[in-house]
Amino acid sequence: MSTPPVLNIQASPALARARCTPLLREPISASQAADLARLLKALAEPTRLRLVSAVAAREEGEACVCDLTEPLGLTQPTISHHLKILVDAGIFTRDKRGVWAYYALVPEAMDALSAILSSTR
Amino acid sequence: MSTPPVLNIQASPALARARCTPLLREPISASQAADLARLLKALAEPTRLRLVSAVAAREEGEACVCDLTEPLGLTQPTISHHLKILVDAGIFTRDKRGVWAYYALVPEAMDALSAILSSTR
DNA sequence: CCATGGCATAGACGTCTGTCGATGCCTACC
DNA sequence: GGTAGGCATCGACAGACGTCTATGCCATGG
Repeated sequence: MSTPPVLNIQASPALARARCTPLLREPISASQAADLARLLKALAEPTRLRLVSAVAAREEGEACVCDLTEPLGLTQPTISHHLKILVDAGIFTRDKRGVWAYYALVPEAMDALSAILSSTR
Repeated sequence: MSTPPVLNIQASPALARARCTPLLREPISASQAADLARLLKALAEPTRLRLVSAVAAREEGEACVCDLTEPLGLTQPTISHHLKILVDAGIFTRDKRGVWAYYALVPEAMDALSAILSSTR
């Protein structure tokens, strides 16, 4: 029997929000803190923030690795590395179509995070 | 002439939000990403999340170092170290009264972060 | 079936970071 | 003014992390 997850981005957004332990209302447990920190760590890096922003701002809502290397000025392995971290955190989805791998934002993940951090309610 | 800050938690909350470059609307600059990453890094650590939660959940809304060492199971220098990081990030305020140093959450900082990450406007 | 090219993985390396014990500072109180 | 105690700072150390080059995998097209 473990403490409930601070947020569950696998479930539906509504359920995820409902399940949230209010971060600012009562002390969270060590395991809840570890879970939330894992998610925040995925975002708390300049290159990954730029990746999130660059992909989210796209009209198509997605981008492949080769679209991102040049504007960010980093090598392809480095971009792939960061994208994997974002996918593992549930912030991005990965869709391989032919030779290309298309990455897209999961808005529910950002909204869940946003709701957790908000002090109002 | 530099790009506008992604968020300005020194200003009033309303102003801070107004000044926000929409993270998910257009690609943010490298310096904006660095600024936002600095703030997120302050939160993206299990111990610091527990500190935020523990202090925010207090009825008084504040706590001193000696209140926090025992429940978190860490030494006093370690707690002081993390509190300094949170203060430097603008997430906590520090108020020295006599021998004690009282730390309190800055709700506007959390709300500004929450607004930045939200995908719904 | 070979060549091309987009992407992931592996390994290496320097830097950053969380934690600790030791110590210094400063305020309150005898 | 000496002592006690809360807190900050220092220095050290192990582990985590971001970046790169090199290489491997695999789908596509001649």
